[in-house]
Amino acid sequence: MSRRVTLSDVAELSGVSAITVSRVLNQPEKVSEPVQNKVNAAISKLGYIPNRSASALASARSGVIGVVIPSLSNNVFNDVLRGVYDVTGPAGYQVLLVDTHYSPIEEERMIRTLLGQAPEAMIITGGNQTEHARKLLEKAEIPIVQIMDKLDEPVDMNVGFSHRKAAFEVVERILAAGYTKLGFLGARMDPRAQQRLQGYRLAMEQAGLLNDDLVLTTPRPSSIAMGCELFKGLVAQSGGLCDAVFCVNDDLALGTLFECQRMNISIPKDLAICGFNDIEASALVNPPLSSVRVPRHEMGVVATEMVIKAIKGEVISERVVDCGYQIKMRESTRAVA
Amino acid sequence: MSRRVTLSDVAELSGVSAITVSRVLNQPEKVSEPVQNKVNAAISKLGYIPNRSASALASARSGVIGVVIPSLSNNVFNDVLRGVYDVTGPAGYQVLLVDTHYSPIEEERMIRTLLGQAPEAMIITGGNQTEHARKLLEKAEIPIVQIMDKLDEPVDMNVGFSHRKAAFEVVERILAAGYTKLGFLGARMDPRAQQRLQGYRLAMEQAGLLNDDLVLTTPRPSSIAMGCELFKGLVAQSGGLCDAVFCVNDDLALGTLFECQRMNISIPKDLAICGFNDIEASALVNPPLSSVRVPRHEMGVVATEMVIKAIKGEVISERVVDCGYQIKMRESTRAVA
DNA sequence: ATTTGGTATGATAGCGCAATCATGATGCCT
DNA sequence: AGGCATCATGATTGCGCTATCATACCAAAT
Repeated sequence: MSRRVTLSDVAELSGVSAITVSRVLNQPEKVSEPVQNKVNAAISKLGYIPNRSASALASARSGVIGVVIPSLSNNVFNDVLRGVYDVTGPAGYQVLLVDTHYSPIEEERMIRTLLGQAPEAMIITGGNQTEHARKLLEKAEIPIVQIMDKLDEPVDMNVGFSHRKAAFEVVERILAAGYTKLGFLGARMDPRAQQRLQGYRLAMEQAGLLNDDLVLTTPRPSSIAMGCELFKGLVAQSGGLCDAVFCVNDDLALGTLFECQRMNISIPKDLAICGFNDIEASALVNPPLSSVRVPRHEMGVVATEMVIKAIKGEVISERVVDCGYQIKMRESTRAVA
Repeated sequence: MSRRVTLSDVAELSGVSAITVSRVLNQPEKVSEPVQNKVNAAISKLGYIPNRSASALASARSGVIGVVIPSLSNNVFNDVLRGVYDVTGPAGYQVLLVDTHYSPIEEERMIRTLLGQAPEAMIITGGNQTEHARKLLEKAEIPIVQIMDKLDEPVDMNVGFSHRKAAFEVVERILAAGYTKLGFLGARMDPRAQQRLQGYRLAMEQAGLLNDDLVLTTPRPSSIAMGCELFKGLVAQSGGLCDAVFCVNDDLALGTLFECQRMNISIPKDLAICGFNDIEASALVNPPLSSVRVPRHEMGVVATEMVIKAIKGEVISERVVDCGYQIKMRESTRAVA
């Protein structure tokens, strides 16, 4: 059972002090070339791999960025995460990812766990933290970006967009296309889904078209199958009175589309469909689905760049970034003739 | 700038020694109840959060499990990852996730990075490691599971299934349904995709139907849009001669389906389509797509349970688990009349 | 009364590394 | 020639925690 290779093993083999080896690894410009070569040779000969725990303890820098997302199954967060990794990797940070299952209680526990790793920064989805979790975050005194939502009172920094405004605007566009009996389908109903529902309600109310029979939501997880189910539910609940459906996300919209195909409901002639998120499939199904494109990957990138800048002590001029969205009106909500 | 709260702060406030506080956290059964209460009160009063780096250093147990996947964008790995988290969370392990972008060179670097965190175990996708990476893994002397593939010579443990066999079998089924000009579409072409192609070739050859004009692959990333593109390419390349297409994954199959809908090619009358992975959409589109269901979540769960058992020193009776697959024949490959 | 054994708590040391300060060597200026 | 940066390297210390061994105490058994 061979003991782990340490810095001083390398130091001994290369005939220098331990701290010099440390410098070769962390600040090579401070070490002369011949010494560097000796040390590097010893490192590869011994297969030395630095122990990050010890490094973190000694330097008070863990090289870890904590990321809190509500769900691993939701592909939306995947894209964000990819953006995060695209920045952390080259910058030499590790990502510690936790999944809260959409529960603020669990989120608080996860944040506590993460803080135990002494992350140098955190990226957190949304602003729905428990009071205690928020205190923990504030006390941590590290850069924190809350992403996805546009928040009124971010803990620290914020990168997101207004889901309410986006939904409001897309509903206005659908109504402007001539539809009047626009239903709403929602699942999971996390804070962002709630805000989209609010946007829908606001726009419908403003147009004098709000009708609770046209709204159907469930707290259960969202999926394409759930879209099929909810659409059937909405048909039953509204007496088949809808001429359009706004779905809280594209999964539900796809489910609705596929179900309509089976029910011989022609899109958009008999029914218009609009989703949210603009996942890849939406533009490629037949007919292409209208949706709201949101810069998921970009949010991950921007948020990560912000925290890394902040870690380095640089001044962040824009601590709140509204990264906007794009409404994609496609065939599925073509204007009524 | 308040200094971080440490164990000894808690010890001082509660009037016990530091080691006792440590015990309250790690082995509470060894501490009397009144002392536990005192200590816990002090912990919450001070908002103490243990420093995992120090703990890892002192105990030589990091509580970290390293996970290596080739791509964050591929949802297949997402499901696996969810399985991993479902086990690690309750067991109190942290996951350190890295993304190799399908590159063995990058994988080697990532493995090195991971090992620096002194993970107690590792879960790695596939068996395509560089020679050096393999050495590193062996030298690490920690439990390692390679997942997704069924490997001939795993580094340590293995949970997966034979992609070649699965593809071979599903191609046989398609041929048995009466199709003779079965094309193959592939993208990304990682080792698993290659194996599926091999399975296809084997089955086609065995049936005397192999024809290179029916095979079209690209190293570029897979996506639904790529499915559309490849299908158009295959039509051009084969002179429209296919009566069926086997796609290396469901994204390509969906792309093919959607493109066929636009080209007024009727499925399965004019063309049969079969995918691989059985993602949610496959069963819900029209017509439902045949596919091969693979236990992604289960692989994550099983692999993680195995390494955790191994960490605890339990004996793993089955070090190689073939978790199989299920062929789902649906409307898209209905037998020709 | 003494031994034994178990339980609860503490003292000490050290995990592997980097911050800090110290030292010696070198070059360059006046 | 003397003084003073500048550079390369080293010695020491401590980060916050836990392993290890030691100690104090009490109950039961002799």
